[in-house]
Amino acid sequence: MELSLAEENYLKSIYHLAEQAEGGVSTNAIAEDLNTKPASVSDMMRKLSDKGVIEYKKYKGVQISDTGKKIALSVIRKHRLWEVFLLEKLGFKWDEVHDIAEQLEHIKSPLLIKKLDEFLDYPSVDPHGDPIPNEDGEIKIQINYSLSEMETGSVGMVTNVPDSNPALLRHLDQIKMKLGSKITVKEKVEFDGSVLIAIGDQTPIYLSGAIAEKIMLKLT
Amino acid sequence: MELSLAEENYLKSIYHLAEQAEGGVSTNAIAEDLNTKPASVSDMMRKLSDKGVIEYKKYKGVQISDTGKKIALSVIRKHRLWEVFLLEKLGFKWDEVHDIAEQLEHIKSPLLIKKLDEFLDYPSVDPHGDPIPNEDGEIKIQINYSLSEMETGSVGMVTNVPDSNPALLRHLDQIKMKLGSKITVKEKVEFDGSVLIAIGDQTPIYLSGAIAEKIMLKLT
DNA sequence: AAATATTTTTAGATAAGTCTAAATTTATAT
DNA sequence: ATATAAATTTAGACTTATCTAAAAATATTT
Repeated sequence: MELSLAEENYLKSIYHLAEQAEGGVSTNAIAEDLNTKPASVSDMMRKLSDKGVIEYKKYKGVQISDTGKKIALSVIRKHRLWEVFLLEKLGFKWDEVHDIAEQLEHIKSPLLIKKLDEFLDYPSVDPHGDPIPNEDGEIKIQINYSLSEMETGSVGMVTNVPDSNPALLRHLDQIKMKLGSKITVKEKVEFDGSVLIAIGDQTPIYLSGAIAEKIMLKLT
Repeated sequence: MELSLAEENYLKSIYHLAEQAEGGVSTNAIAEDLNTKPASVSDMMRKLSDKGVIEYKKYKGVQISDTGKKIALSVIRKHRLWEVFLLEKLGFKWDEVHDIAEQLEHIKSPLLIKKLDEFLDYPSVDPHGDPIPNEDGEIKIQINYSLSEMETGSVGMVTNVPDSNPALLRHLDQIKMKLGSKITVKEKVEFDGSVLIAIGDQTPIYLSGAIAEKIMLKLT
């Protein structure tokens, strides 16, 4: 089934929103995520429902169907592969890749993605550490902890930064925090939730709670 | 100035058509090139004229303006850089790259093209041998001869195959003719315009006039 | 140079995707 | 449990890009 660019974006948004909040996804949430108006979302929901990629009951929010999930994951796969390409091959920075990948993900050519995957040597995660779905839409889930919930003295490896805010990503670049960086929690400040951490062997620095929350680690 | 995908395609078509036939480009020619109807072309001409990228007088055909030419060349630059990428980095065949590049050429990001150019080591021609315009829209013109107009005994190097017909490109692949191949004209058959040629040191083979016409060479 | 043919434009319609404003449904609070 | 607030949908309109059919302009032929 061939979906339009707009339809693909709606589907991707619904998939991501469904991941976080359980239950159906609300019209307003989709509108906010896509910078559009609730009225436009209602229209599109009818269309996507007719095509069978979502289950939609008026006023009741939407769920993504199995077909829909497969399509969303294929778009996400493309997005993440392109991100890897931009970062590793073209030398883009962490915070620059998202918007370009947002365009590239809609290029229609299964062969292109197959060859890109091969060229990149079959990566399993994107530059943010998010897992890349395989051709069949299967995705590996790993148990991650937010830096803000780790205990003093624990050690982990950065696996994911589930946020594309450029200011955040630039800051992480600045303090030389990358995917795979080893993080040791030195101190937790009770007052404001900020943490003192060492990145690899660097001098420990403080991170605010707001930032710590966005950094996902796997324990080592 | 930001043009839509459709507008960019019209401009590119007008640029290419203007290259061949001198004088203004006709509505019908554009319609045929873009697989659309003359009525649609008329509409679009008014729009592009309002934007100042073409000069258009009703019933008189169009000419591309300097601004328009610059935009067309930037799209052509992107198209040809992506073709090089697909062929050299991803291992696509000659005949497979055109349609994908047709999509990739519309990705909006000057930085992406800059970095892609660097990654490809600043190529000057695309896989068809067509020159790649530089950032300022300047394009190198080389004097080329069609294989069909070369004399018996002359030797040349393949620089260009100004046609994206997959069947043609597959055939050239088949007979191991590539860009840069050395061609010696052994015999010209008067009856049907076919030619006997040697590609490098291979055994000479016959090519029909229709094919010979499409192969551009520079003399060596 | 008239008549005919071709090319091009206009008029009116359609589909996708979006919007605002108004109506309707569901949720919340007194 | 009713009133108020919030969320959602509908109605109607707009833009972009396209189409068909008809009208107008230009070219060609006899």
